[in-house]
Amino acid sequence: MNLISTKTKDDKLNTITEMCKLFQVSARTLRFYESKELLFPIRKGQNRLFTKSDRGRMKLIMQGKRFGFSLEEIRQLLNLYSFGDHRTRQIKQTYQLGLKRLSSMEEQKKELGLAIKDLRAQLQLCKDLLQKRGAVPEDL
Amino acid sequence: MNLISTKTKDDKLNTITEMCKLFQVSARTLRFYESKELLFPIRKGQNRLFTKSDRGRMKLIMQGKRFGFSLEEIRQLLNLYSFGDHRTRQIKQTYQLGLKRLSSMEEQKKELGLAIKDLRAQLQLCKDLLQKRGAVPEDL
DNA sequence: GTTAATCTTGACGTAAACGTCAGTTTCCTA
DNA sequence: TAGGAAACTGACGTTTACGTCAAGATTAAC
Repeated sequence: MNLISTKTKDDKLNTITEMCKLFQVSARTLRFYESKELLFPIRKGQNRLFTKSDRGRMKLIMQGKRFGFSLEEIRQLLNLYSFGDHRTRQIKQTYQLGLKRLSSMEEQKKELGLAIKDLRAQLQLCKDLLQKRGAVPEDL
Repeated sequence: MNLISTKTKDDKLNTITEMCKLFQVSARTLRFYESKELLFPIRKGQNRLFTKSDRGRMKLIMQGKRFGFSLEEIRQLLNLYSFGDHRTRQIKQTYQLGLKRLSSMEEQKKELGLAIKDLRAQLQLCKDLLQKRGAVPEDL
């Protein structure tokens, strides 16, 4: 991966259908996210063109959704990843929000670990029962 | 904690308002969960009484929600925690579902770890910027 | 014996996150 | 130049997960 190919990749502008394939979402979803100010595609005529920034944001959006955050919660955090152009006071707020989100995610990770442990134990009980009932190994 | 107190605690039946306080949810939510077959309170007259099983289920429900699962996804998994009374075939299915859910949760935990790492880095950048702009330590 | 608290069952309302459809534009190509 | 293909803008529909009354039943207390 050289500088040129990296640069072209960064400069790449995606049409809406390209974005759909890239992130496995519908065009409606992308337009919806734009209307909610999570994405800011530029316009060529009336058509949307998605930039590197939009791709980065989409990655974070999908991630946030996976972890159970609402689009509004995600939107607020997105500012954290493009804070250069904001006023200091706004950045401070975003920073504070980021700290809270961080500890929330760390807590969630801990709980997730415990839940995984519980689930494993429960699956073992279930497995034992199935074996007592004479299940064949292929079932497990 | 002796046997007697443990037994009384297990046998304890909760009214709906007690359950509300216990899990910080509304009565509507509990009735809704019952209608969706996530809870099975017994009846005294027309009133609901929630058993130990319901309390256990509620804990799992809250957990599942926290991790971004839908109520329907949660409902299917709940069978895993009270499989004694089902037919073997049903248990096998639930077991398989549990395995999938387990790997999904493990994947989520891994992603969460990465996302936390990213967020930390981003917060550090943000902090640096704020310091360059002359923020006082109390802000951070 | 009435009032107040707690519970019940409908039934309709709502916010979030899109899906779906209808009609229009714009650009490319055969 | 006629016709796709891909995009657009409304606008209404849908699912999930409850909230919010309204009206009646039951029980406890005064």
